[in-house]
Amino acid sequence: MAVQDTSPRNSLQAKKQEVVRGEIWNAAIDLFFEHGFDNVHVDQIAAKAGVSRRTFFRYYGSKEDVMGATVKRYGEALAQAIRDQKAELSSLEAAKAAIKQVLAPTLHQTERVVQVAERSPAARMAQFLQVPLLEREVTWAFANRSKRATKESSLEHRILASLTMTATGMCVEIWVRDQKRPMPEIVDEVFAAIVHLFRAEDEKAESARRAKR
Amino acid sequence: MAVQDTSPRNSLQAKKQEVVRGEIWNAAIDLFFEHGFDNVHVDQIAAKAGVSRRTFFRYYGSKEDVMGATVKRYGEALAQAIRDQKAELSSLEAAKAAIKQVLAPTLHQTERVVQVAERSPAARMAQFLQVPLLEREVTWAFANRSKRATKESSLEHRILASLTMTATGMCVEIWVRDQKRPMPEIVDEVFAAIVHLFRAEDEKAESARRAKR
DNA sequence: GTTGACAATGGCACAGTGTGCCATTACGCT
DNA sequence: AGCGTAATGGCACACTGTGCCATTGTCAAC
Repeated sequence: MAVQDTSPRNSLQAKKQEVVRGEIWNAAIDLFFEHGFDNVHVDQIAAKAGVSRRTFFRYYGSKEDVMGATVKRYGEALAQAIRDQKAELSSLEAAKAAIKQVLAPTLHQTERVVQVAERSPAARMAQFLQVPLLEREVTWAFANRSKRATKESSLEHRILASLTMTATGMCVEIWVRDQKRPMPEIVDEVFAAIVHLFRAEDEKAESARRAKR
Repeated sequence: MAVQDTSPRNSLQAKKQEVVRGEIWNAAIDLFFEHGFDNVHVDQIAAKAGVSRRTFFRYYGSKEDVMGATVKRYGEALAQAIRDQKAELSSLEAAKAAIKQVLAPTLHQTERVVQVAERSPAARMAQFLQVPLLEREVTWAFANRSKRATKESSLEHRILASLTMTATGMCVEIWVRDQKRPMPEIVDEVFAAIVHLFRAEDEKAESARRAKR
């Protein structure tokens, strides 16, 4: 008979684990959304998810971790999207395109999470805590792309990753502020600001170089 | 008689508070340095500082806060330094100059703190937690400068602030990695990468514009 | 110098967190 | 059916962060 799974005995159990993880996540977000992030305790989440307090801690290190999970997933999707962009695009253009592809669906699927973060500084911090991890992944994605295109230094990949994360944050913020606007428009606005900044600084450097000559 | 202080009765008490705050800070950093951030408990810090546990929490919200205080001070100094740069400099040049002025002294004065952060992820996170606050201050500093010079959007100020923070982080990292190199050299290298990235992206955008025409 | 506010401190007490440990259960496999 | 491993639940415990109140210290006016 054909053995279709990756690991012989683990895949089933792994799937079940993911189910439990999802169950806990749903319970947590529901409670956060209803009572506010700060007013929810781990015990309540565990109870709602139908597991013991102890088991909760086997899946998430804390309720902060549950918030972070969303950001983590976004980061992974974003890194993949960056890798998938056409090689002709510059790194920044790739970042812009990737954000356009990934951010809107993510925000739509996790609208409750966004609202939770909006209302609680602690929740925002929990999300923010994921950024360094996420930045590493994105840095790596840029490095992969760059292997087969323009040659950029490792420093530049990190700067690009940081810019990408900042841009994401700004897009989310604008999206939350004026709800109606379509995401692609917001992304364009943010990246227009980046490019404008680039141009201005570059011209300044150019004229300085001319003056020195 | 001349009254030299700001507030009539508060200034003395305020100074005493700062003394206690400093005492606690020193005790904490000493312990972190000796036993590692993760192995130090609030009780030990309080004992070493000669105050009660309860009083510790009146000055710092947690031991993480103690780590964050260093970053907070750096951020304030940096924001001020940015404001103080000559108006002729572009925002990015101002950032570069400000980092050159502020970072080296700060790192030198807080070398033990840097080593603590180096050895403990939790300690690094505690520092990282301050970044959003700090970024706001730097954003504001750029906005102040820009009032009397080039006109940049609020979005651009935030991007600049983010770049400045990232640059700082990268400089510290490089400084820790190869100890010998002088800080100005490191700063130059990091900002060279930024400018190089700007040029590359700008040229790309330029050629795209030409192609469309 | 005494007294009277008022801020700072210390010492509980308590709810909540995160983890090690072990008994129990559930499940996959032969 | 039965064996073995992994997941779970239920303590127990050390630590955190905060409200509360009694005590101490400090400054100012009398």
